[in-house]
Amino acid sequence: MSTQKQNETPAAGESLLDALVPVAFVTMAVLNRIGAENDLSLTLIRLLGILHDRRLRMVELAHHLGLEKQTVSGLIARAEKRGLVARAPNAEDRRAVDIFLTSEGAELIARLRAQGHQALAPLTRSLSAAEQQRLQELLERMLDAWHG
Amino acid sequence: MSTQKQNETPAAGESLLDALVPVAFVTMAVLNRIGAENDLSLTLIRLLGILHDRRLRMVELAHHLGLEKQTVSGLIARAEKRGLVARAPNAEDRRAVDIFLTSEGAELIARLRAQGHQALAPLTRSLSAAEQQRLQELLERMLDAWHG
DNA sequence: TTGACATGGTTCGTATTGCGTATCAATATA
DNA sequence: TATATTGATACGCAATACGAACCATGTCAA
Repeated sequence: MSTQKQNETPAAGESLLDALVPVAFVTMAVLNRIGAENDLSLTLIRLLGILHDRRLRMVELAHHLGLEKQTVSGLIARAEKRGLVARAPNAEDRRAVDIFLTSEGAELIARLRAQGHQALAPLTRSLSAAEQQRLQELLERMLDAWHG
Repeated sequence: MSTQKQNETPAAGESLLDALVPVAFVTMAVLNRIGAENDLSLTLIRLLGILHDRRLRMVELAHHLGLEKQTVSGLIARAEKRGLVARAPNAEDRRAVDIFLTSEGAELIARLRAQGHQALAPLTRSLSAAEQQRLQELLERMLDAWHG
């Protein structure tokens, strides 16, 4: 028997959780492995992914990552030292600093995406094309609800 | 052994990735927040979750977590100091040590599950009961394929 | 039986990560 | 103009994860 619960949604929500959380852990493990192969932390991968099509300031970046600004500051310092990202003074606020990918960083994230696709193929390949699409749609709906 | 976009659904797999990875990150962020509220690291949460219905030895635990045994050793040491898990000599191998949840640890993980259910409700609630079930089924299929 | 090797766990030293606190420069507000 | 507030950084600390080194126990072959 499962742990006794409140009254809300009895078993349904809970068992979805029991599928969602392990899948999330597996996904993170895969990303982590890819990161290790490229000498990148999970957070740095995520950071590069966020900057993929954006140019953000420190606090914005921190907000996206759910981290404190000092943490991001150090993260950027290390990434900058490795030539993956670059800083530029913000045009509107002279206190602020814009962060963006260098061409090297952009190439790296592209390689990572290819590797990620490869590495997660065993997961996705177990579903038919139609099922993959259905799954993608459901996940995107959840994401939209989360952010909206 | 296929390159990133050969014959098998080129864009589809990639866009599934674009949904799966963000959902994984959101899920981890939620778990991380719940962990922070209870002064638990993500890894420790996972560890407790794994021990939820099992009694494992160090190396087994390390294998489940995808970590080295020394890492788990320290992790267990800290968890033990907090009274969440306990050690016992293994009956079959005198070198080995069994790790299991204390009643306090079991209560904690139950609380965490309730909190997780609450916290992820905004995600899951965006789907109907039928859709949730469909999603769960698809995720479980992927997980089975991964482990099997 | 006795070596030699393998396995399970722990300890130690090190690097990275993320946070709280404190600080400085630039902006906003009174 | 005086006083916050905001954006970013520097510093110190605790937790995490690893490799290397180390014991104790188990296994296997000669």
